[in-house]
Amino acid sequence: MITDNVRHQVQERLNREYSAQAGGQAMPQPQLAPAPAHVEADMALSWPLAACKPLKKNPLALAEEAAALLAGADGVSAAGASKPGFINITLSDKTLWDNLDACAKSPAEAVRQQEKFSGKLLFEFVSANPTGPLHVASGRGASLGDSLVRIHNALGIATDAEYYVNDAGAQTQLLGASLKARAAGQEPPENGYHGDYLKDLAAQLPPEHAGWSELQYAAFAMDRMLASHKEDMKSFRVEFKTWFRESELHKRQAWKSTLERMKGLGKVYEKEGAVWFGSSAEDTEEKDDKDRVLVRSDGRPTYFLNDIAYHDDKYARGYTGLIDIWGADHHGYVPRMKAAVAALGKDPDSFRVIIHQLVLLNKAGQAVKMSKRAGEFITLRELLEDVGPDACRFFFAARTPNSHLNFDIDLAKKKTQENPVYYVQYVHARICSIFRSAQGQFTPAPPKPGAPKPEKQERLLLSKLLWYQETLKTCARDLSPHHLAAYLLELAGLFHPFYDSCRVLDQSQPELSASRLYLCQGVRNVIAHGLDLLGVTAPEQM
RNA sequence: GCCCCCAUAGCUUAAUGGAUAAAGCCCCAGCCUUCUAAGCUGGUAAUCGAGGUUCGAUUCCUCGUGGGGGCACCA
Repeated sequence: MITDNVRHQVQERLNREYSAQAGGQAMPQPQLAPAPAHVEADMALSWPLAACKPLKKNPLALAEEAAALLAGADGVSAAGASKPGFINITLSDKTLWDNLDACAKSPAEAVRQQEKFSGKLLFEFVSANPTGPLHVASGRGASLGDSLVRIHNALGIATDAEYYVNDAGAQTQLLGASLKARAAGQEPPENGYHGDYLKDLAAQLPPEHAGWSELQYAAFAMDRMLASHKEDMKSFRVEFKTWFRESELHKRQAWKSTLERMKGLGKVYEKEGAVWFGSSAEDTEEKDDKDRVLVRSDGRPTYFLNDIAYHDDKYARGYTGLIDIWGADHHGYVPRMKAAVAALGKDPDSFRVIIHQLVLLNKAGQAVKMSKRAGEFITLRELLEDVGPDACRFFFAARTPNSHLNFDIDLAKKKTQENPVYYVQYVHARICSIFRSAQGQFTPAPPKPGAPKPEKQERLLLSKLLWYQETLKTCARDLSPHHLAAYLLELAGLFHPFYDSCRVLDQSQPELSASRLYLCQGVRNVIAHGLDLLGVTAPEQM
C-alpha cells in the first residue's frame, strides 16, 4: 500500500543521511507515529531522543533538518517540524488520490501484503463443551476469533479456524445420566446438568430410548448440542474450517504416542503411581508453578495429556503458528500448555493464547449469574435474537480482549438504534443512496490534472483511507480486532461531516461531482470490507 | 496465602512511551424545500491514590485501594 512505500522511502532517505553524519554508527529507525488527527499533516515521523545524542543536536533542530531533506521525496508535497521533534509530512494530492484509486477498485487487493507469509496459522476458539447451549461468553471468543481469522487472511496470511469438541471424558457420562433422569421425569444428579434444555431434549427422545444406556443418552444429547452450536455459530456468522472431535483422538489413542515422545525426551517421571510432566522445569516465559499429572494412577490419561496430544496434532497437520482463544477462567492453564509445547521441541513463540476477560451481564441493574449447572444463564441465541448479529459482533469486537465487557441486556434490547454500529452502517447506506441518485447522470472518476485542491473534509477522508491496511496490521500484531472497529468509527466520523458540507452531486460541476463520487466509492468499499472482516453487514438502505 | 486481568467524562469504551487524552450514549442550544436528520454544528464533563524511571507516563516499575477470575490424579 502507498503508505508503506512512502514511509519506506522516507526512512531510507533519513537513515542514509544520518548514519553518515553519525560517523557510520547505526542510527535508530525513525518511528512512524499514528495518524495525527489534530495536526495538519498526513503522516508524522518521530525520532527517539537517544538518536539525537550522537549527532549533538536538539530534537527540534534535527526534525527541521530532516524535514528540509524530505522536501523532494516522491509523493511528499511538504514537510515540517514541530516540537518536541516531530517530522510532519504532507503527501501530495496525487499520492492521496492514487491510494483512493486502490480502495475504490478493490480494498481486498489494496490490503493484501506483498511479502508472502510462508507459514499457516490455526486459530482455535469457542470449543465449548457440548453439554449445554452456548452462552454469551462464547460469543466474545467467537467474535474475536472469527474477526482475527478474516483479518489475517485479508492480509495474505493463511489462517484457518477450528472448534475443538470435547465429546469425551467424565462430563459425557454426567450428561447421559442427567438426560436419562429427565427422561424418567426425575431430577438430574446433584452434580449433573440441571438446565431446562435437557427437559426439551427428553421430549425429543425417540421411542426406543427406554432401553438405552447412559452412554447412548449422552451420544444423543451431544449430537443435538453440537448441532445447535453449529447453528448458533452460523447465525453469528462465524465459520470454522474444522470441528475437531476429541473422541477422534481417543479412538487413535493419540495420547499414547505423545506420551512416548515426551518420555523419550526425558520430560516425564513417575510418582505415587502416576505419570507426571515436569512442566515447572521448562524454560518458558511464564513458568508453571508445579508439575502436572499426565496419566492418573489408575492408568487413565488426564484432560491435559489429551490436550497436549491435540496440540501436537495441530502441528502435525502442518500449522506453524497456533493461537488459542480462552476465557479468563482458563488463564492458569496457559503456563503448563506453553511448557508442553516447549517440551515437545516446538518454538514456544509459535503457540500463543489470547485470554479474553469474561462477559459481565447486567439486567435491570443486577448482575446475572451465569452457571451452567444452575441452568440460569443467557444463551448466545437469546442475545442474538434480542440484539441481532450486527450489533453483537460489533459490540464484542470493539473491545480489547483484556478488558472486562459489561453487557447491559436492557440497554442492548432497548437502544439498539443507538449502537455505534449503526453510525458506521449509515455511512454505507448514505453512499449507496448517493449512487442511486447518480445513476445514469454521473460516473465516478479521479480528478483530472489541474483540478482544484480538495476541500478540507475531502482531504481528511483521503488521508484516513491511507491508514486502512496499517490498521489491519495493528490488529494482527495485537491479536485484537478492536483497532478496526475504532478505525471504522473514525472513518464514519469523517464522512458524515463531509456529507454535510460537501455536496457530491452537482449538475453545474460535473468533474467535481465525478471525483467526489469516486471518493465516496472508496469510502463505501472500505467500510463494507472492514465491516465484513468484523462479521457485520453493510446495508444499502437503512 | 499465591498468580492473572481490569480501573479514563454521569454511562459504555479508545489512545506502538509523545503533540490540545479520542468517540458514542445521556444532558443543554441550534440545523431538514436540495444526494437518507440512524446525520451535522456548538456546549458541559475524565486518566482510582502515593511514590519511582524518563526530556516526556493513561501507557513502564513498586506499594496501596476497589472489582473480576484462577490456583485438582475436573474437563
